[in-house]
Amino acid sequence: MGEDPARARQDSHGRKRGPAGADRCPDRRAAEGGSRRGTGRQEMKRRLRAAIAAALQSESDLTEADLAPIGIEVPARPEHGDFAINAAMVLARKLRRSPREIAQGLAPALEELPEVERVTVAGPGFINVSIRPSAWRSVLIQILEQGEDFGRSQREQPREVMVEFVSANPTGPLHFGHGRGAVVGDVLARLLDFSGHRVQREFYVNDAGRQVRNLALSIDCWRRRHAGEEAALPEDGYHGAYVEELAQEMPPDASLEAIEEAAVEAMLEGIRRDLSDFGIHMDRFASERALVSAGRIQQAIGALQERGVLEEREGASWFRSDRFGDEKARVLIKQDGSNTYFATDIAYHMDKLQRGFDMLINVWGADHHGYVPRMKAALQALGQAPDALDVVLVQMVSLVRDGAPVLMSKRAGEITTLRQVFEEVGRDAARFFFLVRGPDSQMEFDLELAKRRSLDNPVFYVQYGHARLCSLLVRAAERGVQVPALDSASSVDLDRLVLPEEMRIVKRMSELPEVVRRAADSRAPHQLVYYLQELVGSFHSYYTAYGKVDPILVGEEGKVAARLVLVLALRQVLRNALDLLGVSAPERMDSLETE
RNA sequence: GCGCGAUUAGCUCAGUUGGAUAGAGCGUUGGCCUCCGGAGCCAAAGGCCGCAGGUUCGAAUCCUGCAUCGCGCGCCA
Repeated sequence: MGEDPARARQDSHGRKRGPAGADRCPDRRAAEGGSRRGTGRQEMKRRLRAAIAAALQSESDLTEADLAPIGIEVPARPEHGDFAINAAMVLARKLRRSPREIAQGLAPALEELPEVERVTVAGPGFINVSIRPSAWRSVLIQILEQGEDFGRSQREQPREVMVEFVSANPTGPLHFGHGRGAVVGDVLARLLDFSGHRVQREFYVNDAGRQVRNLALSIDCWRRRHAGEEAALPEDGYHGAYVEELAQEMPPDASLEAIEEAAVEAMLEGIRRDLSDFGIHMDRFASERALVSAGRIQQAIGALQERGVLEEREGASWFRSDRFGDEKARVLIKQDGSNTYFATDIAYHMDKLQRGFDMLINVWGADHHGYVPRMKAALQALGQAPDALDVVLVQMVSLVRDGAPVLMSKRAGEITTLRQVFEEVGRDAARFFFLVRGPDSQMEFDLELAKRRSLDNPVFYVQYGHARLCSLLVRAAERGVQVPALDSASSVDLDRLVLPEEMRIVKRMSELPEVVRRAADSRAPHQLVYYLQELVGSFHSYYTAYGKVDPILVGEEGKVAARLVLVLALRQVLRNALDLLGVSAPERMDSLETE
């Protein structure tokens, strides 16, 4: 505890962040001057916004705040161009002029930009801007140059983010239901990192409470039975076969405390292995017991005491969380002098703050949503802004096989483990499945569906797209077609890419940085999944449409070279996006043929 | 009873933070293999965005009420 989160930083992929990544500053790139090279979508938007701002401010005294609500978006319809700007509508009231009039006035300023091809005013006052194809094509070079860093962005104000997730009781293996929170937390962490924050992932281990004591008692019970004694399992004891197995490993003279410790250690080891095999790496396992023995609970209670938000009543100590938006006050110290769970939770969150994190994200099961207000209240009482803590609630997942519910009885120890699920359907499919819905929508996980090779299970569709691209490159090599290398790609004449389908793919690819950012900011990993499906779809469509008439690898040399640059760039984008999801990007799909 | 979440095509769900004529997959119907992998593609049909008000240039999106479903409301962990 107490280490500086800024130290020993690694990105989500376990790579040390090298100077190459740090060097990539979009602003500096832009500052290099009028070069078309490296103008990505974000840079285009920045320039459009700047042009609008300059034009407006030259003729009226508008403030930054007036300009803030101006949005630059992708129009729903392609005939509306590449960007739609709502500035005229937003400012109509303020300027006391009609939107269309304002829009007409702004158009010339935008037309002056070299990358702008056409500006039209349409509808209620939208300014529609089309960008020259050559500017779009240069995105391809940018993608190849940035490689695995394409899509990464910098933040003006990066934050020290702690993503706490899974945090399952160390009293048994991970249940399949933990899988959703695990993957959502993991991908969220990757997205936050990739979009410019500094991120640590943590698993909070409840190793001090009654649950682990119960586990120890259950083990003790089995130990006695093995020794021939009559012994009854505790009321709410643990039933799984692993309990009996653990009992056999315990030395006969082990104390209850020793059993507890050994059991927790064994359980955690299993959990670590499950997570690791599911592609999830934690930076730290935070022990509740360590917090307790370090006196952190008292410290937290003391801190609240100092702030005057505690109250003694009925022999207990209450935190007046109701003063900070919670429904009612909550007990921290019970009549019998012991702490409630809430007290240790406060201590843990305070510890996170003390370690320098300024953005706390917790991924919780939706059944814990009732705890959100009190936890936020505690942080506010400690002087934090209300949004210092963000709880992402993941809804329940029900396990289904061919549409029929898979029955489980926790009592009888019949739980389906996370491991069973990902071993049956595969890690890629399991992860993708958990990610394909928004966290707050309930979902069914159909085991048969997840294994099926159909579009119900879009991971295959996406991976196939990647494999297809790889296959194209292999085919090109076989035919002796020159595949452009990184340094020669910039000398390829990209103006040979003229098909609308090609431009569509290029524009989609350019969106990755924004998609990543938005998915991170709105805590919605599924947005990246949808993006991927659309991007891959646009490629499959292109591939099929021209496969007969004008195949990618066939034809005049310059055209083929330009298309291969497109192929290389798309492969890179797919890889980066899949990597963010923790899903593999296979070069061939032959595993399916062996089934 | 109170709180949180949900309600969008037959089904499962998106909807770029308030934008233009509402989107995808599955399913249904009808097409496309002389082709770099058809594990693919194209097209059609399918909508009172739960209901009723309100806010404004503009609402599936924001506010209020109602309905239905799910989940929470212990000095449990």
